[in-house]
Amino acid sequence: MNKSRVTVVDIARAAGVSKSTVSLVLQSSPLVNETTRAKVNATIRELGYVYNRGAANLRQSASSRIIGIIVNDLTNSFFAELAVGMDMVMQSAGYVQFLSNSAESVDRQREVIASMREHGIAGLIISPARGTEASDLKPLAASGIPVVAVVRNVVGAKVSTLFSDNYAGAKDAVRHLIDLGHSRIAFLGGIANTTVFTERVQGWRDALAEAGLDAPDNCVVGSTASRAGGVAAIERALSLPEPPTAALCFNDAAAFGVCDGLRTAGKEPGRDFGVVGFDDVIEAETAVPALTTVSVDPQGMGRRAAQMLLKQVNAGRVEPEAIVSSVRLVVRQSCGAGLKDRTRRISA
Amino acid sequence: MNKSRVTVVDIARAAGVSKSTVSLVLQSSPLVNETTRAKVNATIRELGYVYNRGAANLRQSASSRIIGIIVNDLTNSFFAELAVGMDMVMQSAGYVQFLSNSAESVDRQREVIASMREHGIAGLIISPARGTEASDLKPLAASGIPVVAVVRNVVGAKVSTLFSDNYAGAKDAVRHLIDLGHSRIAFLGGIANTTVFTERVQGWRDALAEAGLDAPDNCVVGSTASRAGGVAAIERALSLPEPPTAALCFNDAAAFGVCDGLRTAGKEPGRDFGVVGFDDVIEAETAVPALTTVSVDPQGMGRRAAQMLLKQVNAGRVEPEAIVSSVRLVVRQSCGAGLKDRTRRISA
DNA sequence: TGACAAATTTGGAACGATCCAATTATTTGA
DNA sequence: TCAAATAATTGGATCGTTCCAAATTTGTCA
Repeated sequence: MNKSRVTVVDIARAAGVSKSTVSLVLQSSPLVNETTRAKVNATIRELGYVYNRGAANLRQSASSRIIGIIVNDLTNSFFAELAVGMDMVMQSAGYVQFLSNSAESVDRQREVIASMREHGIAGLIISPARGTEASDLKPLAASGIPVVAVVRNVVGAKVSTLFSDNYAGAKDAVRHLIDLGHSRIAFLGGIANTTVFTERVQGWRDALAEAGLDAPDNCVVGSTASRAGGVAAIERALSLPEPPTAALCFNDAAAFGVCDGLRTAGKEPGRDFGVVGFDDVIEAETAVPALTTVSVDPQGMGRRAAQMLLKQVNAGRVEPEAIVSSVRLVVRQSCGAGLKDRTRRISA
Repeated sequence: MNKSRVTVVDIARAAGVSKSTVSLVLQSSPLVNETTRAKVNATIRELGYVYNRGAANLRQSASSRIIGIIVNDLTNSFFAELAVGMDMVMQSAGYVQFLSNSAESVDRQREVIASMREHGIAGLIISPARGTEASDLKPLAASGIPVVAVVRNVVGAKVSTLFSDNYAGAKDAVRHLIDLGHSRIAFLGGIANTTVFTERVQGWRDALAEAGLDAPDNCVVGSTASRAGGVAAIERALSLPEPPTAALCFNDAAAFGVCDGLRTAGKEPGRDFGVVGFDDVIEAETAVPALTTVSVDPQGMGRRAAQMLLKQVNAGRVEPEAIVSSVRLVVRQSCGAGLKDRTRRISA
């Protein structure tokens, strides 16, 4: 119906006050008389006025109440949960987010960053695509826009970071498998040459070393960090001359794949082979067998990242801080623990 | 460093032209001389100018190149995929999207819509939270902002829609189970009283009726549309006096839960019980057993919805159109088909 | 009642880009 | 060489809000 939008001036005219007064009402300033406020508010409702934030943000002082979120793979439930956590915080803080999926493409990521910048984001949270360079984030930092990198590292970038404690988590998980009596423990799935992978493998290696056990290189089987990758990895692992009896998997998706692969090979995960995942995605709890995994609480991490960014946006100054989010092992069934009632056949 | 942003005027001064010329260069107008264009572009790069879309959108003619996407549950991979499909199209069309998760809360959804409106979205794609009313979308339509509702219906809302053919998909799936020799087929999972649920149950019912089979009410076991819901539903179904031998599940998540529940009950999905899902999420293919499911291609649907919206945004006029996206049954292993040729060594 | 303080209200100039109408520079043709 | 046509450039008003300084109204107290 109305092609031309209703503005403060329209409200002012209709309510018989000046546009300045309307503006004051909009920001619920204590300066305006209650009677006037009521009258203006009534008119606003009556005319169906919609506040135009774009116009308001034009004045240079204002910061925009829009933040950007870029995630490398939204189809992965870990990152979806992460995004949902951020969304929650942003929403209750009265912010809206541009949320985009880079799909691991640095080019798309660059485009999205540029676009978000043109739209005036007040800050950015990014789970960087593989291959992201410091120069991709440089211009943001240079113009004083706070950036928080989550999950993955960007070498050389002077931005705030929030990572999970991959090393400690992996170490705990492997220690637990050792306590259960395993001595040949593999590391399955995940793409080598990523920081996260390296950190987790290092935890795996150190836990084995501290227990005086071997950590042969052929027991680290990389692949994609997905269900399909897990299937491929366990296949390779089972064909080794001395196959492992348990594995720490790169993430939960891979762990589910490992379980699938075990079943295809006639082995029951938990009973015949200990499987531990990483991340604790929602399905880990309800899967059969329930997945023992290192809980990273992606939603919580998302919330924390969002809070971190908002703090910086509000403070105005950008002082990069680095937070390592602690993780904890959640023991369920896939590792074989608590199987005392069932026949245990782990000791070969 | 630079606290004050670089504007067209700064560029103009530095390049020795007028701001109007700079503006023309920005829109790559053919009016400007090549030499001038090169000079201006150089200055733009040199000063690190960032285009301010907010300012440009102020002129009443312009439409904003921002669109809103609201999804009811981003942690569900179906909707995550849907969002990713939309993201792809929007990105290549040069749009950015506000992407928010309503988490099935109409209140949050209302807030988000209001906020997006204030930020000047050119259009909205929404997968509505349960309980969304036409009045929630009314103001958008009234101000000429095109809206596309996907997946779920909003009764009485005069907006464009894109749904999958739930009825035909369910019917095909049940027919397939009947062809495999099943006669007691349940419908498991999903929340009753939703359009999607009703349509799928109707397909189930009609397929049974056409085959002259019974469709008893106690064979429809509602629950949440999640993995946990599937577990609960199959438990209930198996405790019926005459338990079913196969089931069409509300969606893939529920189907996975049903598989889990079957295993806990000592039955192997596919071999001992036919399971068919709905949606065809990514994991359906790699799960063990691979899930037979009605393929909805969420990413494709997302892309289609985005194209639909963009068409309307560009056209300027809003003429609601309704599209029903066809689906197809993807036969894999969980239904028990093709078990004759393949010697299954699952039997322990 | 008048002087002064406090409470409200209000023009008008920003903010950064666009776009129209008008101006200036360059070609073209006879 | 000059008018007419074409190409290129430009000032200024405008979009919808905020914010300052100034103006107006209301209230208080001697």
